Amino acid sequence: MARKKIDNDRMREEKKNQILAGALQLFATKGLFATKIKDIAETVGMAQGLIYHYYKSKDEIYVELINNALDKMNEAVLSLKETPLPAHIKISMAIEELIKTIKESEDFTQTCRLIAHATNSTAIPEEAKRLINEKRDIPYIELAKIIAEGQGEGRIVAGEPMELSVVFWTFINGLATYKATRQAETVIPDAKLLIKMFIN
Amino acid sequence: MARKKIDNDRMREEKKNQILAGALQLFATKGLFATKIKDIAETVGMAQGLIYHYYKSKDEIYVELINNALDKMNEAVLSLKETPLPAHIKISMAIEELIKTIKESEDFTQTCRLIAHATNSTAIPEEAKRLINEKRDIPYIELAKIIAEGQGEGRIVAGEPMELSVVFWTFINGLATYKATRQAETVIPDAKLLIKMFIN
DNA sequence: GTCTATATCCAGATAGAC
DNA sequence: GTCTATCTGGATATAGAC
Repeated sequence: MARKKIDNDRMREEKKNQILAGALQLFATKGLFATKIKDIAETVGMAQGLIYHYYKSKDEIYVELINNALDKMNEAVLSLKETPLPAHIKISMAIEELIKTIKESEDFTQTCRLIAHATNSTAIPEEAKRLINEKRDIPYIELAKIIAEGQGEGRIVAGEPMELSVVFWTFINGLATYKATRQAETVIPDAKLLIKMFIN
Repeated sequence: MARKKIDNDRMREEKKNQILAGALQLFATKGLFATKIKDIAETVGMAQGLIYHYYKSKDEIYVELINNALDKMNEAVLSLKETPLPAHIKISMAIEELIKTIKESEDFTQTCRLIAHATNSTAIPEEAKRLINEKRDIPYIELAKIIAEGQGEGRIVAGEPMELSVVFWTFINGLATYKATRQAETVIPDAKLLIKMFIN
């Protein structure tokens, strides 16, 4: 009896994850409004009405995805913060990692694209706006701290840490968008070009 | 009689421009699908049905705006190309100008935002897709030429010109998006931080 | 849990009076 | 040229059978 209930719960989670995966795909490429519940249902391979057995509304799916995406981004920065390495090494490692990930990971560019859609549009659910306002500055702030630390050690170029952090993240965002919206033949710049902008 | 016809044409153009201006505002902030014809009509201050006296459809308005926006971006680059200055000066001037414009011009950030929405979404009219594919690479290509020229003169840093061009434009796009989607308190980096990335 | 059918609403576009 | 009224289609969400 208890066994069965746990299995059911797991099945339900499984299904919900399938819905999320399909919805992420569509929201990332088409945006919230152009994506129809019918599209999501087709992608996942279930009847349109059945989606509502798992989620109350399209907005609810969207908000959950936005929340996951923001958390995913922030986890990366916060784990970088914890890594026991000199600040300037953290920065150059981060640049290399991010450029590599943009080049190779479909999933990462999709996540970036979802966030880009969301931050770029004022027509998103209030709850999504709240989450964005709450979470999107974390990478900027955390990186600025690392930059300041590296400057103290004389290994990172001079300049307002926050301005440098903005340069860093706007470039990464721009590059992820650039990559996400072109089929192939994309020129991804070498990490070294960026690194020398930050490291002395 | 002829006089009157010309006046009418001018009035019509005037009205169409009002519609375009209102629509740009809305498309840039909300995107194509979240913007309703009713919203545009309200913004411009006319009845919903009257829009169709000037444009056949919402898509037609959108496509015209996308076309204008792309042309505006490209004109800037092409005029930079014509300017009789050494390549490395062109680059540093362009960086200063663009950062200044992002900081100050509401209109420019709106244009960037419209293009960002359009390039980021696959759910746009076919004609808009065509225009984007046709026109969006021009800045990348033209700047790469200038960079190559400056490298020949030994005044611009080493590296694949196209990679450097991608660094340049993805950063500018990223910064414009960053600025457009925050109300105030935005930290806009100093142009010098960027310039030294390109100039020897 | 899954489907089909449907209530309801909303938005794009048109028609027609003034 | 401008408005109000309306046609029409499509999309969200619900109801109800299996």
